[in-house]
Amino acid sequence: MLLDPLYCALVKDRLPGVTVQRLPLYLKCLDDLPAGQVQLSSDELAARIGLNAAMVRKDLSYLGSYGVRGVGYEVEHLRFYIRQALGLNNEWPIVIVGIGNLGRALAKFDRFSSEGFHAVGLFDNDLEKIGDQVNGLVIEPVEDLPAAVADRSVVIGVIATPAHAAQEVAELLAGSGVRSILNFAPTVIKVPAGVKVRQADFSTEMQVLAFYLHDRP
Amino acid sequence: MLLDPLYCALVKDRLPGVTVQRLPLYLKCLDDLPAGQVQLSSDELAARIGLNAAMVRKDLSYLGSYGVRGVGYEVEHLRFYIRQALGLNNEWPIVIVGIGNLGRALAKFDRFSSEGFHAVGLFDNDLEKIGDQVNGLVIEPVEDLPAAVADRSVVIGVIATPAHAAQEVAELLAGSGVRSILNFAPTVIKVPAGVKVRQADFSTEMQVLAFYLHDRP
DNA sequence: CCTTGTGAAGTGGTTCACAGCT
DNA sequence: AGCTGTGAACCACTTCACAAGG
Repeated sequence: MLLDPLYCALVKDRLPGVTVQRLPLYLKCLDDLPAGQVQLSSDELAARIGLNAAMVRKDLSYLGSYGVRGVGYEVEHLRFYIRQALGLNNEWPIVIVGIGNLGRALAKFDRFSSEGFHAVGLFDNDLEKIGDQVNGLVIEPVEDLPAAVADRSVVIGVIATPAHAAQEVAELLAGSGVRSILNFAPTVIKVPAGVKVRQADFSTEMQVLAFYLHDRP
Repeated sequence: MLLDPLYCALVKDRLPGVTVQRLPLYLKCLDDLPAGQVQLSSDELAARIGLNAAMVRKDLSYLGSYGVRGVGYEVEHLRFYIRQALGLNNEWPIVIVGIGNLGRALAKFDRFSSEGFHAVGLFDNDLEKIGDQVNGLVIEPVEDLPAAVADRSVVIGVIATPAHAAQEVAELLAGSGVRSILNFAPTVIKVPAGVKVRQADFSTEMQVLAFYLHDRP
């Protein structure tokens, strides 16, 4: 398997943002394939996601030319190269802040480990919760977050607090050296340049769906 | 306030998809404004979200010309027109399928009502859970879902089940007449044309973040 | 013959720059 | 003087259409 770091860097710098967002979907499709299916075509993959086959081919071609003309793509190869491009063959320590129902669901989500993500800290400011265990991790007070981020080399922080606490937590995370934040709180957070945020809240998604519902034939 | 339906339809048909995705963010920013702030400029709004001011103006101009040159936008007007465009001034009955930690968090999420979304059904296939109450709603068996969708005029279905159940639930929802699905399960679901799906799962988002983490200067 | 990989054309989104109002 | 609204230029993404290759 091709792993030359210089080559990898080149590939990564040329990946359009939209392609990066679709790679996880391709990966999920590969996971859902019937056991024993060894190859698939761009047509097949496109149909599963509801995309144009040319787009799938273009996306995959950014990773290199790993298909076989007249045949298709070899499933295991493709999985490897997509994981490679996304960085899922690495190990990413993460923390989750706010251990309500949502935080608990995230902490227990076990698909995680196979994708390189590994929760190494759960934080909350509710004294009732601190000390409780979830999925083998003890809930710690938010005050200990900065030290934990540094000690445990955390690079991704997940915010699962109520909206009013999100900005403060974001600053705490960014200030502690976290470079990526996944924000589940229904509020827009502001972070220093260099920190990547993704908004993942329920209400944003529902509102987008609502738009496509009303007054349509 | 301008409510002519013909006019509204025209506005809606001309809204680019990306603009629709940003409107909820603008709305959240308005909510976070200090109480008493009565107007704001495109610059101010852009800075909060991390966008170019010209883009904010163009987005808002699709809704009509509601700004005042030399001054800015009136906060309450803007809120009204954005809500109007998204359809949040209507009432949208929704169901949630899969009442684990995540489903429970969604069911309890109370920002909902103010945005026109109203959970009218919670479903699960676990006999242990059926009959339990969450936020005033009784958890019902999935078998009763189609009848409930019809009876209660449900238009949005939220899938919060494990991945292996998602496709089946999606088909059940679509078959019952639901036109929009928000899928939290980490799998790609296939639905008939005319049904809108948004993927909202944790692992997709984390994988995108991972991409931007590795090997960057 | 079938399916990939890819220039070229087409579409859609963003940014610029400035005219138009207040 | 200041900020919106918007054509025009620019850039990014998607789709087409076909050459290349097993």
